[in-house]
Amino acid sequence: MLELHYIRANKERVLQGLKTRNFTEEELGIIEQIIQLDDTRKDTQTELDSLLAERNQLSKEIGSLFKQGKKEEAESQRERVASLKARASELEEKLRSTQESLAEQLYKVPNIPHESVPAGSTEEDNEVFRPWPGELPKLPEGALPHWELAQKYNIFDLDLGTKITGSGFPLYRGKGARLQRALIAFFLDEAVKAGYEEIIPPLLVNEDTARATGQLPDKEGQMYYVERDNLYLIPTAEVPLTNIYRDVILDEKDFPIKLTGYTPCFRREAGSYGAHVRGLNRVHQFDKVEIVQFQHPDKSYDTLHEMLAHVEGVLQKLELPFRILRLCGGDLGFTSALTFDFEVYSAAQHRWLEVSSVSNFETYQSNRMKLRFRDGKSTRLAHTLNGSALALARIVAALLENNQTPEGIVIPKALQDYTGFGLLD
RNA sequence: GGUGACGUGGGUGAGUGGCUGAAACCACCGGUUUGCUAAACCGGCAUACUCUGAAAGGGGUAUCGCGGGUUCGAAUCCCGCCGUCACCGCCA
Repeated sequence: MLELHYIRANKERVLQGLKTRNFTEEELGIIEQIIQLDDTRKDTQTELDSLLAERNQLSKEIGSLFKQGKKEEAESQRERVASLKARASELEEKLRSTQESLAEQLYKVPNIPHESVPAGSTEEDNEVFRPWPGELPKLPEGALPHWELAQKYNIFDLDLGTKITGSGFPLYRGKGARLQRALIAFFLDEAVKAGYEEIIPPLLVNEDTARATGQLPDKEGQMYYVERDNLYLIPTAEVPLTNIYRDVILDEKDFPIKLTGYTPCFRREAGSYGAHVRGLNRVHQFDKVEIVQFQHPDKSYDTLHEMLAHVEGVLQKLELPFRILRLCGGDLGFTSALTFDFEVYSAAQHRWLEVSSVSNFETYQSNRMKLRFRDGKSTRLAHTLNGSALALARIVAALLENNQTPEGIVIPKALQDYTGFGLLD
């Protein structure tokens, strides 16, 4: 969430940012509300603190009066304390409820978009930050979409997944399974080569963790939830990886911290059905290698571009046509300040498929997480960033479609060491 | 799942009702000394909120796993929860 002192000191900038996110005049009122609640909070706290200070002082006096045997004086002081206490508990209650509504309001305010974020309301308005420089691949007549290639080569099976679990849970088999494993290993190796530490995190997380990265309270419906144990299945490795540093105070010299992790990702995707979600285009479970960085605020945008370059490099090695979008205010994630999406071209579907999303959250997550670093005598919030490098299911879809030949599916050179075969047939 | 013990600052660990935001030691930082390193000595060393101040700083409140209770006063007593460890049971 946004820092209160930031909102107070940069009200105009905050309002401007929310406008980029298409907040209406009425919705913008939340900022004034928050400031007023914070005023109340401060006043209440100040009053309560001085009351408690008085009580502590009296208590000390009572102690020494008892020691001196001045019982009567002590008794009268005790009565004074009793009246203080009544007022104090009123104030405590007021403070508690004020803080509660303050937090509730703050949770409703998304991150302030970076100044480069274009205006716009839908994905149509996203800016093509880097178009694909070459020609888009053209497949001969009769080229198959990936779900038909899957049947032809028996590499994954959605019906079996449906039988075992439900729709949207693909089952990979044979060379298809091997291709998954190859891609995961390839992506992890690339990240490790780029200096990221490999992590295997838990796949279920608790409430505190889900709240810290911003999945709760607003994206509750996106996650699978294990009620009995009050745990959530992760929608992305970002959640456990980022939370490693929850409630941590770093040294400036610790930056940058670079983590990578492969995990399956679970998403309910409630309400999205139709032609565009066929095959592997949108599934409830998919594999992904994530990269995460923690960085000094002054350097986080350099880091964002470094991460972009990493993802670019990986896609180039896979020899897939891709473009980079800068998300507009309306499409930008709730917690992000700036996001670039990578899309690969799926030649049989004639569509761009999103395969990576690289974002700078600035202090939005770290404020929820209390992730700080020492800056001289005081502490400051660190910046958090993450990106997919990469999400498997759609990469597989594009790979299958774009590389189909009459003989089989050609595996890009960079992957062949991992698959152990050059042609999937 | 059962039973028992325990949960104090970066670490070890003292502290069973007021003088304890918390001894001591280690680590760390600054300084003195030093041919270099080491040692020795001196000093510093939690976080959040808040008031005050131009600032440096100063004052206050809260925090000894978390939440509640008793009390004029709680790290210390009571209750609940969570976690750790040990043993038993079960088990990849």
